[in-house]
Amino acid sequence: MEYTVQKLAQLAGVSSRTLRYYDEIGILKPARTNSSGYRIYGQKEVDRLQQILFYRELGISLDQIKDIITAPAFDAADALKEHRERLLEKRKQLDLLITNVEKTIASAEGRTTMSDKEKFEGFKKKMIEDNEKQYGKEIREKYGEETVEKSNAKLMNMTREEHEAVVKLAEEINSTLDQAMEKGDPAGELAQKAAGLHKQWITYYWSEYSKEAHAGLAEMYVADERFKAYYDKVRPGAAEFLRDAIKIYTGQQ
Amino acid sequence: MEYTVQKLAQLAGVSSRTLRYYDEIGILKPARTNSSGYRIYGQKEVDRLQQILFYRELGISLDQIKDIITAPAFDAADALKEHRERLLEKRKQLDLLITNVEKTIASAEGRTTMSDKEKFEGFKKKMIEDNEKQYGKEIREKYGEETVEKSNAKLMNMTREEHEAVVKLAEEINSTLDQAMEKGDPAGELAQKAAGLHKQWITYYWSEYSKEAHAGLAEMYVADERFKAYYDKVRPGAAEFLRDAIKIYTGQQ
DNA sequence: ATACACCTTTACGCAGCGTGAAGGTCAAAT
DNA sequence: ATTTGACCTTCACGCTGCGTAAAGGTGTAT
Repeated sequence: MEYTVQKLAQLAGVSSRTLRYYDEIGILKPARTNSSGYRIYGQKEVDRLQQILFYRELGISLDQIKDIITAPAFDAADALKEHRERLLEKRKQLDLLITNVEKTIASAEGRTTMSDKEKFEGFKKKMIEDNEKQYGKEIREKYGEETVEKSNAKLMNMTREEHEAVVKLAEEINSTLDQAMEKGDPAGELAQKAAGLHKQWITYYWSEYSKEAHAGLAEMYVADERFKAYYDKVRPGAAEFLRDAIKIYTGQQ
Repeated sequence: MEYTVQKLAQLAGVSSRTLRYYDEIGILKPARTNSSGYRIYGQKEVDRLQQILFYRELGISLDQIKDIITAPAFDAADALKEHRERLLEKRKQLDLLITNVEKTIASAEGRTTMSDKEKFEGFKKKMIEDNEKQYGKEIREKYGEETVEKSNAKLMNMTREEHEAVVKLAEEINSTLDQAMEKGDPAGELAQKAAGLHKQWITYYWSEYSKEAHAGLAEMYVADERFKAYYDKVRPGAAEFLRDAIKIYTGQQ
């Protein structure tokens, strides 16, 4: 069976340009040319083309393919192994790329839709650091290594949606707390609602909730300047009020 | 701070040719040129280059980068997401490539070190097909769809080492069977050993073993021409002998 | 004879620079 | 004042694996 360029091209599913190129670079020469210069391919060339296309499928360069199909089988196997190594490295790099692109997307989204996301990122880190510095030892001793690590991990892994929920919750706590102080009773309905919201809030950070830990945190709110200042912005004495409400809520008086 | 091409190139860790190219394609033009045509870059250009290099790290084309660094931030995020999709597709293709290269290596090695590997491949497929044709319905009815599918899947996924073990085991079964028939007693020690080996052999194909299924298979060995012929090659009447031994072994008389 | 499909060679284009070539400029050393 | 050597400039080709014309010759059916 003899084929002209286009016939062979159709048979093999490549373009005639490709066959001419393969002729040009010497990887697949026609069996002969007819009187008017037409390229004529025979069975041997068909087989060779099949081989070439097979290796091309594997992503091997035409130059390499030339070596492979002219070399004995064990050389071909070696070449393939080397090629595999290159592919594996490529995949490793690709994975790294994907990770980085994803990171970039995450940070870009943060920057565009809410520019305080970055602040939040920094804030989260700072919060953990501060937390570590001030209560690290104390907390770790009290609740164990694991709890602390989990809490930190959870904070860092919070999604944007979660963060938004947390921010909203914090606002709700403050306004409820404000209203509750109007009434003046830490055991009152509003104060207990505030304590309940606060419980919800800390479960965003803690992997496990316990009344003891909750009450302990409330104590810290009063004992620590930083936290006290935060709640006292709501209204002077808010930190103490919240502590009392939580103590009642948790029954840890 | 002002830089000439080479200074900036060193600072950024690229070649001066690269900077000239970036000027040429308009992605990074120098702040000005001095009286003799030297390119002079300023702080703004340094920053821009940093951005360009950052996105280049992510494998984005210079053309795309141009769009990204001139477009507002949300466009950048979209571009990045699209880029991520492309990368993920690339990885999928790469995985496919790697799989195929590995298959090719395996078969190339097979061809050079053991040419019956190919036969085995064909054999496995044929075995499943035959099995399906002859006992498909029957077996599926008896043991349920799942068992059959699992068996086929297991057979196709067998490694070469496993295959070798199976072949050895089959040989051992045959020779033990031969010796057992010498003695003549299906309940004898050697016959029971053969039955035990046969159990081992089928566990290579079956995901779960049951005495009932084992005894059922033994019945088939006698009932079916093909299997009967296989065992009768050991010695005439071997299929029946094995069936009896297995029936005793499984207590399913 | 004409149309139309097919063939040929030549050559630019693509991405992102590397690598010369040919020639001008700057600062320091002679 | 001149020479050296390190810079700078603008072309322009090369790399991969073809796609895509352009310009012109063939084969064959009508």
